[in-house]
Amino acid sequence: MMVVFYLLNMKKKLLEETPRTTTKEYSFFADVYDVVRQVPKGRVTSYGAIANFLGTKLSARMVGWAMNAAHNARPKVPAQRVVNRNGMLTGKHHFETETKMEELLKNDGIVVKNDTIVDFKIKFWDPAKELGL
DNA sequence: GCATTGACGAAGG
DNA sequence: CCCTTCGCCAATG
Repeated sequence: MMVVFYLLNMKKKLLEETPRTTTKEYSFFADVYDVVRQVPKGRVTSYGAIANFLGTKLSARMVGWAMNAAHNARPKVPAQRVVNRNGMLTGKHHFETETKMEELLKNDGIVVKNDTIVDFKIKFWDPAKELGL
């Protein structure tokens, strides 16, 4: 009984760590993580920009969903560098604490005011532009 | 199976 | 400007 319980938990954990779409052979999640890991310290990008870069321009929501599972991804994903198109920290509630995301950004050298990134346009890092198409 | 739900974003009023 | 609607699609009940 204990063994079964243990194995079920293990399977669940593995699935969380390596999420993948059911309809496509590649992992959309993994692609998202790879892009986010390219974001330089001190710069930020948006869900839509990542979606656009991956070719699924209209599926920014899926990027957000991917970030939801990013906690278990390795190597680590700097999730704090992904904000919405207006530079707002809409995902802050999904971090360990209410202020964690802002603290991480501050550590990156980014100024946050009213849950919004100061000079967002200057800090913005577009994968399609920086990594090429 | 079907309806609902999002860490989104564009478009229209 | 602010608000609503809609497209998007995996996950969940």
